[in-house]
Amino acid sequence: MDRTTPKLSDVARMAGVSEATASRALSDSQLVREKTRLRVAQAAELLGYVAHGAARALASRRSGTIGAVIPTLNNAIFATSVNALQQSLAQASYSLFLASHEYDPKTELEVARRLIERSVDALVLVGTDHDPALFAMLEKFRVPYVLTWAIDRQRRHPCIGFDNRASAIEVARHLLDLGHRRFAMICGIGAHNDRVRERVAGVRDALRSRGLQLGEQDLIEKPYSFAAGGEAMREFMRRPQRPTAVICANDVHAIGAHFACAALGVEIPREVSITGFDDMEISALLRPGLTTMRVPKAELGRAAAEYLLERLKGHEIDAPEPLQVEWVERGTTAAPPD
Amino acid sequence: MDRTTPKLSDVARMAGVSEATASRALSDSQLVREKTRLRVAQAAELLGYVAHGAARALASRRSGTIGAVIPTLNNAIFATSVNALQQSLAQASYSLFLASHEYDPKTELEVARRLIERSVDALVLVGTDHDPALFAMLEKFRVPYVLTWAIDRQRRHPCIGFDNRASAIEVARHLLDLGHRRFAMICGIGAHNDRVRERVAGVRDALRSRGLQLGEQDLIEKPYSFAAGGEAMREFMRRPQRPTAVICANDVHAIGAHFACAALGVEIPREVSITGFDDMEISALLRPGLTTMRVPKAELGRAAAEYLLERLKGHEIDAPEPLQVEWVERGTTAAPPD
DNA sequence: ATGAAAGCGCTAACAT
DNA sequence: ATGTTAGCGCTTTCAT
Repeated sequence: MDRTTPKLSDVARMAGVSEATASRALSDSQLVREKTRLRVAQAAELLGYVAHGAARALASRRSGTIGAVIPTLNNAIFATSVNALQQSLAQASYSLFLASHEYDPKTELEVARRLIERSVDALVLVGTDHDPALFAMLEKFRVPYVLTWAIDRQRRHPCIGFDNRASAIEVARHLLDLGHRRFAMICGIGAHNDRVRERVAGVRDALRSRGLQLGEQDLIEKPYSFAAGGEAMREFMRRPQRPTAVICANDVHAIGAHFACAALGVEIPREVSITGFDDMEISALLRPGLTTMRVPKAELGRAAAEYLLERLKGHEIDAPEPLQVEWVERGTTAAPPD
Repeated sequence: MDRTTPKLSDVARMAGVSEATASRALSDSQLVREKTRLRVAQAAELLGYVAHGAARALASRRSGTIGAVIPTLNNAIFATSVNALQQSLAQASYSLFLASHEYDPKTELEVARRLIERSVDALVLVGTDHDPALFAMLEKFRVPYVLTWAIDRQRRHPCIGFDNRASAIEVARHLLDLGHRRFAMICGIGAHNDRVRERVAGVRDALRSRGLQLGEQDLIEKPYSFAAGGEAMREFMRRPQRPTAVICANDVHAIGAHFACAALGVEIPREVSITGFDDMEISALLRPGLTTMRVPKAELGRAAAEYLLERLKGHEIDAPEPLQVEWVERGTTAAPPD
């Protein structure tokens, strides 16, 4: 933005008012007469005036900007969430700063710091697992924030999410009720990822309550990719004592497992049941369709925006209620063989 | 950011230097003695100082911020691209403003305007189809920009992309060479989407050069979803005179079509050949695997970042060369029946 | 309802 | 190599 660019003083001069009035007129302050508001608006229009956000932010101490730090966009579930978040924010004239950390906590701290430096009015994070230094910064700079995709049992942080553990318990129960006894699980990397750990814990809880447990070998952690899900599944199917139910902590792995079974000639659900988590569009198209726990991906983004927007209006809003997940039973689950 | 937050003057005082020196020390300017640089750094560290980006932007006329306006994140190809873009920018200490417009040109203009208002140092756009008012703004505010996912034949705009038309011609040629004569095509909504129109034009060109053409009925435009691709395919398969080759302008539609065939009991590629465009991870997993034109999604994001970063360094860089696409022949293509 | 004036926190000449 | 000084373009008291 250089010298040739019209600034507020130009607009003011053209409209024949002071800068202060022009400023008020443009921010729709009720303090200006409709007639002068119009004159200013016309002058701005005519000059092609665009406010200088940095100057405005410096003077007003608000940037009109919200940051989001997510693991990655290479997972459709986050992409969907972020898309909804951005759209909701845009409706309220807020812009979204997006940063991803690819599951590295140090990167996360660094990018979050940079967003704070950019004067974001608020920050969206994913999950509850974060460097204490990050929470300290948030506190120090008084940046409102919300954690998403999880709930905080200690209620120390505002969360827009759902109970990953309870949801996973529900998944396991469905399988247990079908009569399964030999379980295996495929999940993402648990380190620095509370969602994964909670889902695994939920499955363990459910099994334990029926006198079962997940052996050391029965849990495979993999990065998120269809291929990785397939590899894990092949590993399980290679064993002399195959599991009859493979619980996947996310749909990406489940879909990979599904394809692997097709390639292996393993019949789903007759020989093995598979469950996913998240519910992606494609999960419904597979044959048999993937049984999964649907999570409200877009709703998460929308709700996070809504919560933050309310807070930024100064409303001391209640800690939001957990969102609901939904068990979607399709064709990959059935009673175990025999 | 409020009164309690440490500012540069606090750092300066603590380090026993002037604000100017503190400023220089923190921006690694070579003008300060190593010893004082260290003192300042320590003071900043101790105080938990974080620069005020808006103030810095106002004074320096650079925001350290780049904007991207994309159609949507609900299409994995853009998500992948944006992810790579963001990561490349972060490495250079730039932050990414992300906005999507869901294929609405008015929304695009509006969000772009807002990004310019946020003082982005540069802007990334998708495609060549944009409101002239948008290009005018870019010009007026001297915002460097780059168009992605396409090339500009008139060479009026810098582009990081590939030749959609030539790529589509190549797709059609492969099918023609296999002996296909009855074609149909599924694509996204062409209005305001040059990538779609170019791909369709490419197919038409290729057919025409062999004395064929795509009838009015043989082209179905649909929003992007697996389901929509399936619907279009069902429509084609319902016809008395079925096409022997269905060219999809993107993998999402192709995958939907693939699943529809499975549901319909239509055998691919014996009864019908299908081709995609983009190459998504799942395309390789389908049985038969989807034959498609691979586009360098992550590379697009990286290259866009690289180009803009160079320009922002003041280097007058050449208009970048088109990127290469790659024909990936898998199992959904074969000679037509009979 | 409008104007005058004082910054917001930082950088960048310009000095030295 | 460091300090002094003048803004960057806007908002916001405080007057009137």
